[in-house]
Amino acid sequence: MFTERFLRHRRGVHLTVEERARLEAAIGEIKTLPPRTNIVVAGEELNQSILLLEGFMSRYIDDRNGLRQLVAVHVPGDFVDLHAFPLKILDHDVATMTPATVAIVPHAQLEAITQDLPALSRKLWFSTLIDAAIHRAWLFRLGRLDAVGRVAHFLSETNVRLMSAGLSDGRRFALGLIQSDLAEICGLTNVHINRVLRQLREEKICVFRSSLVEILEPEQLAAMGQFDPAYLYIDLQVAEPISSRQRPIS
Amino acid sequence: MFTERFLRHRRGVHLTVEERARLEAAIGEIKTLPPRTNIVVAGEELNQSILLLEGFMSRYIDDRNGLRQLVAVHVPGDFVDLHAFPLKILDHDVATMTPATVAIVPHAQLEAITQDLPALSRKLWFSTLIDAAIHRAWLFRLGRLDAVGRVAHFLSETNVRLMSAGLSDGRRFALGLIQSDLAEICGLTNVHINRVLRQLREEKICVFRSSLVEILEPEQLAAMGQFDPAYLYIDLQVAEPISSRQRPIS
DNA sequence: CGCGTAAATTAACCTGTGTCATCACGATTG
DNA sequence: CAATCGTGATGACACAGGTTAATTTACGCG
Repeated sequence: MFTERFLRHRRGVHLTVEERARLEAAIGEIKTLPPRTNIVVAGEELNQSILLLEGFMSRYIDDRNGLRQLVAVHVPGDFVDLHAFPLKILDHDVATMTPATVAIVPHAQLEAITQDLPALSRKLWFSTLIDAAIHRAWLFRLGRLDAVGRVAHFLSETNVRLMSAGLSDGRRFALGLIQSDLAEICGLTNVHINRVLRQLREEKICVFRSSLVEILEPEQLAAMGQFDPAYLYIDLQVAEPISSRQRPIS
Repeated sequence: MFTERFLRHRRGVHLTVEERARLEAAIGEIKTLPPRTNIVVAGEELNQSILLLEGFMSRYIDDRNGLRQLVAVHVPGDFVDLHAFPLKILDHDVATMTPATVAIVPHAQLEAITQDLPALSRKLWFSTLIDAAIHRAWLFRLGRLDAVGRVAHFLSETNVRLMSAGLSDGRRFALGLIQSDLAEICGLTNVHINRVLRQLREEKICVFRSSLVEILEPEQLAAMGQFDPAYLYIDLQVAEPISSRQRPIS
């Protein structure tokens, strides 16, 4: 069941047994990739997309001096570059952040799905639109939050996404990122990320130790980042560690 | 021909005569809206989407203090909230910035299209993914550019988009925005936007006069904003005012 | 045709984050 | 076991952009 986590807990788009089987059948190959490996290069034509099974991946844009801005971080269950199916050519690079296992889905298979199963197609479409919603939350973060807020927002978001993937209990999760990854995510320097992490540690709100993130005060952290998970379109039927924040915007 | 500008010049997704007719037929109502009018509220269920015919619209997220971050600016030809069709509930608000004319498309019509015309569906999907690509360019802008760069990038982007819509000659275009709109777009304060605009004016690179933008040095402006229009997926067959920058990433 | 309000402009001052530099620690490798 | 490298930690200083507040300009309207 490679597609087990795909669209899991996503409001209103549960896959039928049939649809899931069809998607499983569309998978061509399972691959394990080393960390920090570039998979997709901007501007190159693609004929396959990647479903992330294990590990973390990123999408990013480098500036002319080599400074990098991450535009997405992907967790297990994400259809990382599904948008390459309609777009064919991407505007950014894709890479693994940690060791990763991926399922490769040829576009020809997706093509067939769009012909036969409009309902499943719509769910695939939906999945790319969640990525867009996350982009917007990141825009808010970069445009309107200060350094602490940005880090708090990112960690809160990642916590909820990993809960949905069954990889966080709401307070602790493994995240193979280093401080300069956080810097590239939050539009800050690694020096300043270090200062922010120390502050969060000293205030006993959150401890980031590269391989392990421990959120001591989830609600406080969410408040610092003005984090409202509605944009993730997740409904966790069981366990709602951030309680009231779990619901759609009313 | 209300859909005349929709997906115009967009690489590889030209609408067939049939598809365009179908889309025209899907339009329910044409409306003219006053400026600064809120159209969609985050969290409310939608059963229609809006194709922008004239004027400018925005999508935005407010922070807890009322500070606003724009996450998109829409120009004529954009299917502003088409992503509401799969999503049903949006994570942000939508409003007019200027007086605007819009075509309303009921989701029931789109529903029918997804059943009958997979090819057209894919083009609709494509159109929402361009919005996502623009989100990513904005993330880069907010995360990695300084104030001047951000303004330069936004104006360069808007120039190209309006050229594609036939509303800019590559150097001059009407844009009904005020300085604080620019501030909300660029994640800056209106005071600082004012300083940046003065600088661009004094350096004779670009003059922003709220209703009219005049770009004296398009290439220089693009360079300041590290602007590469590849992410817009536009092919202008005629007139390429920014010359070399017009092409897809090689 | 003067009034009222929104927008633009500018100055003075302050602060959050960047820059630069150094050091510590642990893991890997020759 | 010394050397190297990636990562993290920390201090001193600089500056881009924020904040506050006052003034000017533009423009619709009674």
